[in-house]
Amino acid sequence: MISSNFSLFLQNISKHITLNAEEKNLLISQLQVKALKKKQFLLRTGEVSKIATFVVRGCLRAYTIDDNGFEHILQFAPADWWITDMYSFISQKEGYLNIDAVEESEVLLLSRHQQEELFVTIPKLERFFRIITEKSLVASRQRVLDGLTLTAQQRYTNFCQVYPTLIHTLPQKQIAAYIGVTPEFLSKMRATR
Amino acid sequence: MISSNFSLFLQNISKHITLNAEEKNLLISQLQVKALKKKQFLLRTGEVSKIATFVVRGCLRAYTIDDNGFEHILQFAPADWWITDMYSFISQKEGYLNIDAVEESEVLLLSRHQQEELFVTIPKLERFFRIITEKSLVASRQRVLDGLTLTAQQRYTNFCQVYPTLIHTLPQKQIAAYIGVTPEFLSKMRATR
DNA sequence: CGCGACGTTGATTTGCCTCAACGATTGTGG
DNA sequence: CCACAATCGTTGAGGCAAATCAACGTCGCG
Repeated sequence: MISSNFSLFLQNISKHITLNAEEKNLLISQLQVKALKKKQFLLRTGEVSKIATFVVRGCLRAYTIDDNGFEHILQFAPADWWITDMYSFISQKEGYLNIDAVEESEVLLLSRHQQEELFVTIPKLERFFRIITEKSLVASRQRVLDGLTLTAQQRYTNFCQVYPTLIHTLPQKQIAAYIGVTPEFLSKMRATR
Repeated sequence: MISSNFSLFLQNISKHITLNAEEKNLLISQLQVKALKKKQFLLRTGEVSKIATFVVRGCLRAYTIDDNGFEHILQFAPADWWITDMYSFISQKEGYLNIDAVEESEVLLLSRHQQEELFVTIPKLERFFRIITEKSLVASRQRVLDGLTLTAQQRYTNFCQVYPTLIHTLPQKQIAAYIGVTPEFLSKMRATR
């Protein structure tokens, strides 16, 4: 049930750079298409992340599990988003994150090795990844500030605005693990309007 | 009292790319040298950040002030670090951060406009900034996870390990504003062992 | 159909904040 | 260089937001 449709991917790229037909074909030839069932893993704690992932359909998540067995979610990646364990991806060392599918999904995989080769053959791609990394950094830093300045209630409201589509798809437990509260407390916040 | 010494800067660049003499000269010619007194601002909330900053000597910080007048510190930048309001820098819109000098400092400034021109004339520089942005992203995401998983005590211990030099320089108040506790509570944590 | 994961609710606890008071340190203007 | 103010760090009493623990109904899935 793979769409083998790269249009969303090429659209994503074209937000920041322009490729000709030849470059598009070369780029796509380097990608691996993969279907993921719900809860299927792309990466586990302790493994080396050899790939960056673009989500075509469905939704993935990156998270850790603490000493008490609780999950803490670093990122959700719905369709049209990129996701990776950046630490492991750039260092090619063992990472700390788990990445799995929140629901049945379809993804495109690009290995670090292929990415670096593409930076040489199509330098514009290095620009593309520079730009989306800058944007990810802005988002991540905003989340640090949100953690310092906002109450749990405000972080929840914020989440609903940033991910309006995910609210109905995700189990509440996972929203709690993202905004940094217990599932019980999130339930109580929602109850009091 | 400006050293006009670019060696630390060139050393910083050479960690990730190699430039020839001509390229080094071109790059340096685009920089502006600036001395900052303690508490002197480089950027204030509501301004557009036209520049990225490399710290040659001293230490800078990026922070916001919340509705109750409390500071929340997003980043410290001692010598050999880069600092900027990335949101404002890449969008050229009004930013939310303040950036000022924690102590008397010397910095090098690179404007977004000049940076983008350099990406064309010296493509290797785009690689350099891609790489340091990737590393900043890793650090920022780790801090998000620390906020989700660690107690205040653990975040303080962590801070002492990551910034051993800063502990003795910074007022405790600012360490508190970075790790996300009140100054009073940090004082109490330190008292109990 | 039955089991396990999920969401809810309540009682209790706790980590951290708020407010206030006080010495110590720093900085500053005369 | 001193006097004074301002800021900083400390300590204590009390309060609150959020966690913990436990019990229970519901639902989706095998």
